[in-house]
This record gives sequence, C-alpha cells and structure tokens, in this order.
Amino acid sequence: MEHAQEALFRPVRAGNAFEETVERLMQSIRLGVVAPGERLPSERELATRLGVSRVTVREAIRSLQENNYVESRRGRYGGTFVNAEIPKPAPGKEFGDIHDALTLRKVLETGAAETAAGRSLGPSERRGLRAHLEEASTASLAEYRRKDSRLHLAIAEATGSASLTAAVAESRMRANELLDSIPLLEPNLVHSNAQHERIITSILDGDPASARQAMAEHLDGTASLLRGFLV
Amino acid sequence: MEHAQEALFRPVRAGNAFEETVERLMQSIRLGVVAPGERLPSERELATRLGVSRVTVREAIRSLQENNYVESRRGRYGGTFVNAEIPKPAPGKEFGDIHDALTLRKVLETGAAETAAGRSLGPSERRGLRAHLEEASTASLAEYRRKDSRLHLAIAEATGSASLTAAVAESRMRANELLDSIPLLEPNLVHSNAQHERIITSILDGDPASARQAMAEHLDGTASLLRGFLV
DNA sequence: CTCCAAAGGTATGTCAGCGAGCCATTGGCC
DNA sequence: GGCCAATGGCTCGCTGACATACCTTTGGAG
Repeated sequence: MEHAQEALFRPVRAGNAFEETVERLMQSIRLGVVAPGERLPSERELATRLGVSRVTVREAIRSLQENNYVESRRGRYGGTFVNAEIPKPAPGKEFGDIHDALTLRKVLETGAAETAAGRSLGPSERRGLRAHLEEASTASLAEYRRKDSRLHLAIAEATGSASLTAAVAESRMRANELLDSIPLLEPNLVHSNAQHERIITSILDGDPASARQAMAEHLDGTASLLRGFLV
Repeated sequence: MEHAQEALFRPVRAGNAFEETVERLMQSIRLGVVAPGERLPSERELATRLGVSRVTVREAIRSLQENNYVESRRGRYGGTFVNAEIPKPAPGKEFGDIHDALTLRKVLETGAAETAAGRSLGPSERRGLRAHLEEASTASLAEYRRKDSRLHLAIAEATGSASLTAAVAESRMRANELLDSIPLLEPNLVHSNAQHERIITSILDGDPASARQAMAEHLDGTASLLRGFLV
C-alpha cells in the first residue's frame, strides 16, 4: 500500500458523456483531423462510433456551435461543418501539469518515431508522411499548429498501433493547450520545419535511432520554450 | 478526412461505470498494488477516489467476491481483503491486439526507464526501487508476475509523471492478460531478474541510454516469447 | 417535376448510476 | 462492561443518458 495507488485509484471517468464527447470533437478540429470547411461525420455515425447516444452527440455539437467552432446545415448533403475561424480556448494551467504533460509527450512521441522508423512502411504510408511534411512546411502561421499536429499524428499512425495513436492524440491535445498560451514566431517555425524534415527522412530511411534523436530534439525545443514562458 | 479518425472517433467510454470500476480494482490486485491478505481502501474512500457512487463500488466488489478475488468483513477494522489465491482470467485474444499492446508497452516502458534515469531521485525513491527489485528477485513462481508488475510500476512512478504511471499501469494490464496464457518457467525468471538488476542499476547510476537499452532487451524477451506461443 | 435518400431537429419512455441517509456489526478504548 | 468509531449492508428518490421513433429540410436522380 503506497502511492502507486494514486495512478490506479484515480477517477474512473474523466467527465460525463457530454463533456467527453465535446472534448473528442474539439480534438478532431484542433488537431486538424477535420479541417476548416470540412464536414464532420453525420450525427448518427458519430453516435455509433463514439459509443454515445445521438442526443448526447447533438448536445455536444450544439455546444460547439454556440462557441463558433462549427455550423450545421440540414437536408441531404447537409451536415455539420467546421468554421474557417475557430476561437482560441482560455488558457491557464498549473505548473505540475506541465512537467507531467511534457514527460508523457516526449516518451510517447520519441517512441512513436523510433517505432515507425523500425517498420517497413507501405507506399501509401510513405506518401502520406511526405504529404503531411509538405503541408506543414508550407503552412502559414495561422494554420501551423494544426498541420503540425496532423504530421505528428501521421507519424503515430505509421507505428500501426491504434492505442499508441490514441495516446499521442490525447497527449498532444494537452501539450497544445499549453502551447496556445505562448506566441508562435516565424524563426521557430523555420527551425521546426527543418526538424520535421530530419524526423521524416530518418523514418523513411528506416533509421530508428536517428528518428528518435531528431524527435527528441524537436520536442525539447518547444519544451524549453514553454518552460521559459510559463515558469 | 482519413484514418486518424479511427483513433479520435473511438468510443468515449470503455464501458459503464460498473465495468470500469471492476477493471480498476482487478488491476490493483493483479498488478500487486494491493497484495493478497491486504485490505482495499474502504468503500467510501474508493467511491471518492474512483469518482463513482458507493453503490457502484459495492456492486463491483460484490462481483469480485463472487469470483473469489476478495472477501469482506464487517465492523471496525473490517474491510475488503484480497484472497490468498486469486483465479486466473479466461484468456483469448486477437492477433492484432498483440502487436498493438506490445508496441505501446515498449514505447511507454523504455521511455519511463530512460526518463527515470535522467532524474535526480530522492533517497526514498532510490530505496523504494531497490526494495522492489529485491522483492521481485526473491519471488516464487506464483508471486512473480505480481511483484514484477510492482517493480515496473515503481519505475514509472520514478519519472514523477502521474499520467505516465497511469498509462504504464493500463498497458501492463493488457500485456499481462496475454502473458497469463503462456507458461512461466524458472529459467525465464532467472534471466528476467538479471535484466531487472541491470535496469535498476542503470537508473540509480543515472544512465538514461543504458536504462532504455536494458529495458528494451527485457521487454523484447517476453515479447518474442509471446509471439512464439500465440502466433 | 416528382420522388426519396440522407441529413439535421424533436419528443418520450426507460434505466443505470448517483446522492444521501440510515442500519448492523465489530473490536479497541476508557 | 459499556461506549463509539469505523466498517460493510441497505433503501429510495432523482437525474443524466439512452434507445427509439417520428418530423422537417434539402437537393440529386429518374
């Protein structure tokens, strides 16, 4: 009986079904899985996939509408569409959370890069990674965070592990909440793109050690930026 | 719109409150956080910490009683106690799950070992790690899986990241379900203890690269054992 | 032009899970 | 010997979430 219990006896549910559904939809939008102008899956489909009732999905979507994240249109070929401009969430985190979030992120993402580099990737996966790299490198400041996240998620997907991808998505969401509270500058972006290039090249070349190394440096960059701004 | 959605649009809840509560309590027992003969926290305390009602906690405990995991005694100094002999769960997994579970486990645990080695640990943490190592090395075949898990959890705790610890616990649970379906032999155990020794030594010496390396070898051992038995 | 498939919008009855309170049992403390 | 604190055991009313069914809107296909 000691403090490993703190991890195991934590609350079984992060929130109620409504809150968790909002959270997921927000993630899809903020991480750029559904881009501005694109349509979310239909309410019925979301209800099935998220494992909640359609009523709950609709309440969640309503909440996103009220916060100007999405708009819904009726009729065939209607649906719920992501707005071009999405609002920024209110920041404000505790310090302990920062260490926790950054530690988990580093473990997951360096591991994902290494694992992806160690697999033999198919042509479509290789093409996908290159495409996401290109997308991120040509992104404007406004789009950057979203396309950056899409790239990192693509790397996680390339591991072939669904639960690792899910873990990266969640960890990234937490990290982005922190990153949103500091400015994103042109030089950071150039530097970041160069690092992305190294990471993806290492993965495509099948060099796990170098992929891990490159990802570690990439993450350490934003991590120290964050600690500098927030401490 | 592509298949990163599979990770983000997965079900929001793993099961109902009852099922998730049973799962957590089972984890505490199987991972050895509460050892045979020891007492679980009181129902009221569990209800608070797990964030569910006491009714739900009691239903979960009832379920564990019916499956001979625990026994409850009334009165002051009573409580719910873990039985000396706990039953094995029914095995039976899909192959895709194995790759998924082992990939996540390797990423999390090698990352945890590396991170723990990179921190400056306090005296009590160092003592704790040594104690868990000793426990595992002197464990009988029957106790081994439990004490092994406790050691690995202690390593995760040594990272100072609660969410990393929680992730390791969950991942380990999944891996153990698989491992329970293959025999545990004396030679494996000796080999495993030697590897534990290397891992802990590297962590206490503050050598991250070597800690990662040792953990990777340790995990690869059981991973290939598993693939051999189940494929 | 009409039809109808597919999308969002609405209403209703049911039930799991919750909160809160009380009861029953036990064993150490005074 | 009696008290009482802390445990598990039990009940009841309330509410969030669910399943299901139906309505309304829309735009392409025939």
